[in-house]
Amino acid sequence: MSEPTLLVLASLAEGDKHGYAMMEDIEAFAGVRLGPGTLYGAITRMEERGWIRPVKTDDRRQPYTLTSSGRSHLSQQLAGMEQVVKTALRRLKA
Amino acid sequence: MSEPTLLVLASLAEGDKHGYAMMEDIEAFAGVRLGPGTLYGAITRMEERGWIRPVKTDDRRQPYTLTSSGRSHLSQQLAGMEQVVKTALRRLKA
DNA sequence: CCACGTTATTACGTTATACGATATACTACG
DNA sequence: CGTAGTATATCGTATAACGTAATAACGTGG
Repeated sequence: MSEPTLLVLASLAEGDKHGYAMMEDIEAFAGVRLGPGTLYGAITRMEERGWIRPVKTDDRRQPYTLTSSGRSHLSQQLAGMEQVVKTALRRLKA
Repeated sequence: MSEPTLLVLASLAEGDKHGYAMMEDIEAFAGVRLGPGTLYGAITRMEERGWIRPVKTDDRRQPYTLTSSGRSHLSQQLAGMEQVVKTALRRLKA
């Protein structure tokens, strides 16, 4: 998985959001502003993979929701990352 | 930054290593086996960016060492990732 | 009604990544 | 010795992800 993907999953873990709202949320919690191409490209791919799903709406804004597959994928990725981060931090300090 | 890059930096944080040794170390601590193309490609790019530097040797194996720039880059990346991981875990549990 | 922020789409160029094929030296073991 | 297997690295290429930017429509506050 890549960074934009992870960030989108993490954003949706808080609740359903449309693209633009993700952009802002991600900027707030990760300090990274994804460009539209990066963001919507990631959204499309993630939808194809079944990690997120569009929510029906009348609005022109299209919110997305995490699927259970997306949720479990996220938690797996996080576990791996945590492992790597911990190892690396330990090594850096030593 | 991307995953292979991060993994290589983390591996070298433990001490100088040549490519093949990184492969094994990374597999051990991260559970990921990088193919040779992926690994040596990443090494080349990181060298160009000044994050790692080849160490002189007579051996046919070429060890690399972290530069101070690579070290600080790694620690920055880790800080960011830790932040994201924490946020995401909190959100997943909620 | 104008300007600006919101929201989304699309296209395109660049680069990383993954994967595989290949090459060469070394080691161990018969 | 010879050969099989492991260690070590290089190269080539296809795919896909990423970043940037152009465009457009809508809503709202001034």
